[in-house]
Amino acid sequence: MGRSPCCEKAHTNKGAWTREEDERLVAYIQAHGEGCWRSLPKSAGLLRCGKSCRLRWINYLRPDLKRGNFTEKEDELIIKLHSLFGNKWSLIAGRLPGRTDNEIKNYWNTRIKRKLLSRGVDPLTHRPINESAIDDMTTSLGAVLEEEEITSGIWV
DNA sequence: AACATAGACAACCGCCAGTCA
DNA sequence: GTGACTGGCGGTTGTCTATGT
Repeated sequence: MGRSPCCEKAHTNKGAWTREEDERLVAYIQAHGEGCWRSLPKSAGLLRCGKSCRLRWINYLRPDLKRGNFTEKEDELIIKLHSLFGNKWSLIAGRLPGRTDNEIKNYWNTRIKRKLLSRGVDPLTHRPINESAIDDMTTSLGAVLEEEEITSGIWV
């Protein structure tokens, strides 16, 4: 027998949250605090699964969230922390007050990755692209060329 | 004006670790 | 010691908006 699902999917809403749902969730947490997420939806009168409520609260409704654009300073900090921790978004978020792991993850994937690439830096390894790329390319190209030479017998 | 494409971000899914009976 | 349950995390997807053609 497998694990029971975290909620009754048939009786829960999915997709974007409505203003009314937000208000209910905020009101409930303000009155009772962050308690048991599993029972929260029922107690708060929400047709959502506990996980969904937790995510909505943490990523969007928490009063201490900063929201808005990341500053240049935050950018650099994220890059530095990523080079130390890798994709440990919660660790990185812990060092950026008012920012959530989800927000940082999205920001990384949509903007910082591109920013680093345009600087010629590999966002995974934080090494200059040429260095790591050339290593990879020479190995794979070598293999391809070798094979081509063997199969065609011609090298221009 | 209409459509296509890219970018941004909210939300979901599945897995894992910790806790407790 | 073991299995069920829960919270938390990272990866991925879906949807909305902006921009280009």
